[in-house]
Amino acid sequence: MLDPRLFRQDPEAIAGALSIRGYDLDLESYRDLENARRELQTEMETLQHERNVVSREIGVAKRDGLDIEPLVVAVGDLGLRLDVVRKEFHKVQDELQDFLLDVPNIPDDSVPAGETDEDNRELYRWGDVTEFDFKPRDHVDVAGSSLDFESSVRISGSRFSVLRGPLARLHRGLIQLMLDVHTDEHGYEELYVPYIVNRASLMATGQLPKFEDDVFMVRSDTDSFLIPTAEVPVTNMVRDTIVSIEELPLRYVCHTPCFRRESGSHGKDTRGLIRLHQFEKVELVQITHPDHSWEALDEIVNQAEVILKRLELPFRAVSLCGGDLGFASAKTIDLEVWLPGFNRYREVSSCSNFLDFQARRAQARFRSGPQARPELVHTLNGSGLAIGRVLIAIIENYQEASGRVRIPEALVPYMHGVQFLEFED
RNA sequence: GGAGGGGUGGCUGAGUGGACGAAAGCACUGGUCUUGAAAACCAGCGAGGUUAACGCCUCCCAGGGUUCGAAUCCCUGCCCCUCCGCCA
Repeated sequence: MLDPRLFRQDPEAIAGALSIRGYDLDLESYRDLENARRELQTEMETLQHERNVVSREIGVAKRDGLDIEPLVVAVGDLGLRLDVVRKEFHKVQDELQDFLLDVPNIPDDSVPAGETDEDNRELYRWGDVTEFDFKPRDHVDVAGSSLDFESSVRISGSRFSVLRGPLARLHRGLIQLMLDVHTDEHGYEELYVPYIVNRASLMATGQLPKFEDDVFMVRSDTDSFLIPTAEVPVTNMVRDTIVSIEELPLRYVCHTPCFRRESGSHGKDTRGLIRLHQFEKVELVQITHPDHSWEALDEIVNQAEVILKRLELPFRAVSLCGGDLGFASAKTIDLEVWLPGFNRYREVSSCSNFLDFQARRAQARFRSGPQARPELVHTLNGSGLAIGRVLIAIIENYQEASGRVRIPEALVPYMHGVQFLEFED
C-alpha cells in the first residue's frame, strides 16, 4: 500500500507515476471518498468530545451526590446521532481502505516504459549461448519416461508433473545446492515454513485482495490458502513486529513448493515443466533498513546469478518494464536462462524491491533506537532459483547427441558422483 | 474432539461501570552523585489520527451490543495455556 499521507498531499503525482505501469488511477473516486472521510471524521470527533464532556460531568455530579437527571437529559439524542455518523464513517473508511489496497506500487524512476515483456530492457548477458553439432531437443523429448506426465495427469490433472528416478534426484540435488550456497556463502538463515497461510499474510504481501483467482483456497476453510511462493510465509515473519535496527538486514532463504492457479494462462506454455500448478523454488528474502534496499536488490540479483554461474548456464538479466512489473514491486530484475529446446531465454528468477509497500500492509517496522518511533522496513525478494526451470535448462543445455545429459560439475557431489544421466524413451 | 483457565504498554503485572491511556516493578533515556563504573536518588518514557499551536479524537486480542459513560457487563470470532482423547 502507498502512503496515505502522500495520497492526501499529491494524488495527481501518484496518478502520473502509476501511468508508467499503464494503471489508470481513479482520482475522482479517491477525492470523493477522502472528502467524505474528512467531513465525517470531524463531525464524529466533535460529537464524541461533547459526549465525553457531559459524561464526565455526570460522573462528578454522581460522586458529589447531586441530581444527574438534568445532565442526562442534556445529552439528549447525542448517542443516536453519534451512532449514525460513526456507522457512515466506518463505511467510508472501509471503502477508502479497499480503494488504497487495490492501487499498485509506484515504479522506480529507472523502470523502463512499456506494456509487455517485449519492452523489458536487457541489462547484460553472461556465458555464450550453447552450440550443438546436432539439433537440440527440448526437455520433454530428452527426459523421456523419466518425466511421467501419464502418471501426473492420472493422479492430478494437467499442469502437474511426476519426476522419476535420477531426474527426481537431480531435482532434489538442485534444491540442496542452492540452499547450501545461500546459507554457507551468502549468509542467509534457512527457514522451514507453513505451506498454508491465512488471508492476512496474503494481504500483507499483496496477492490479496486483488488476485484471489491466482491462489488456491483450501476448500474447507475460506481463510486458508496454499502459498503461491515462499515470499508469503517468509516476508510475514516480520508482520506486526518491530525489530531493532541492529537486526537489519534480515536475510532468509527458504525452499518451498509453490501452488498457482495460473488462471490467466490457459493454452500458454503447455509443454513440459515450464508452467505448472505446483513447482519448487528456493526463495531469498531480505528485510532491510529503508536506506539500503537498493544495494540489497543488487546483492540478491548477484546471489541468484552465482547459482547459474556455478551451473555454467548462459543467462541474461532484464529490467522489467512498467507494464510487466508485479503489483507490489517498485523495480524487478529478472534472470533468464537460455533454453536451447525453445531457442529463447526463459525466466528462472525474479528479484524485486518493494520498498515500504509490503511493509505498510504488514506493519513491519524497526526502531533505530530505544526512544525512536517505529519506521517501516523495506522488503525484497528474489528466486534463487526456480527449480523446475533450472532442471529444464540443465537437460537442454547439457544434452548430447547420444541422448544422455552431462551433470554440471557443481551438482556431481549431490548426485553421488554420477556424471551423466541416461534416459529411456 | 472433550473439560477448564486466560488475552492489559518493550516485558512482568494491578485494575470488575465514572478524573484510567491505565498502579507498581523491570528494561530503556537524561540528570545528580562518582576519578570512572556500579549502587542510590530525581526526571522522562506506548501507538495512530488531526492541529500553526494549545488541544481534541481513537486504541487495553478482533467485531458487535448494553449504558449518559466500558479495560471493566453481555454476545460472536480468533489466539494462547493446562488436563484428557487421538496421532506422524
